[in-house]
Amino acid sequence: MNIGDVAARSGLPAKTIRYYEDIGLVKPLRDTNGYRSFRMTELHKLAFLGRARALGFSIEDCRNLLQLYEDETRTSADVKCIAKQHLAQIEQKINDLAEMRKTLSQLVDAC
Amino acid sequence: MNIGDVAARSGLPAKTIRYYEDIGLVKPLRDTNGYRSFRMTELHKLAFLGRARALGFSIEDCRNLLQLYEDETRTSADVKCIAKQHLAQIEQKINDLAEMRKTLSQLVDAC
DNA sequence: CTTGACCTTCCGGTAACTGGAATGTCTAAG
DNA sequence: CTTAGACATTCCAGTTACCGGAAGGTCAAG
Repeated sequence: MNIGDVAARSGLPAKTIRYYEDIGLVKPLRDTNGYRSFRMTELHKLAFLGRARALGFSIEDCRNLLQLYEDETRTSADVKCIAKQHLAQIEQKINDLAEMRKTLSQLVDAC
Repeated sequence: MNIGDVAARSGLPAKTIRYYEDIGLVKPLRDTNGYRSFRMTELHKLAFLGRARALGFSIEDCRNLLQLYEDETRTSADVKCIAKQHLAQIEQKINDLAEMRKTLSQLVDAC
């Protein structure tokens, strides 16, 4: 897959994808012509990045989350611990969003 | 309330609060000594900004949301329409987060 | 074999902060 | 009264996470 395809499929601009390669979040192969060649795993990562960033996760959060999945030398306990922290963070965000939804619903009803 | 107090209470760094004043998101009064003087409404706005930004809402989203509340010359129908759009956006974020939670839970269980 | 839609790198700019210097103010202790 | 510290101010420079555009190479179709 070329960059245009992954851009269309992941929803991220090509510019952003190149930037994510620069900072080491994805490592696409290269064709003989120098074009980036993406596999499905990179597409998935990029789609994840797009969603996570839109939900306010920092680049470093994303890097950690991605590593949780790809790290083969993982100590199960470590992964579990880190994942749990992220889960708590996610719960917090969901609660905050539910709160915002409530407030906004009230505003809509008041109209 | 001085900037240090609102910083502590809202969770935002003083630097960020000054920046938000620069771009017109809050308009604190000034004491005779030149110090910013914040009222409760500004504290609420700032706390909201902190949460909304952490949830991935853009500055412009935030500006719109804040205006929904303070705009006295609002046409009820307009407010309702804009609020509904934001509600949809919130629902989407909640769904994405629920999806992430599910995936992460599975990872935790697999450990 | 050219045209148009891809791709590449590089360079400069922007948004949203962040850090630090230089300076002023307030409060409490000596 | 003054002095130490913990505040506050502005201003300027730097960082992160991109975005836009130029200059040029690649490829598939006509």
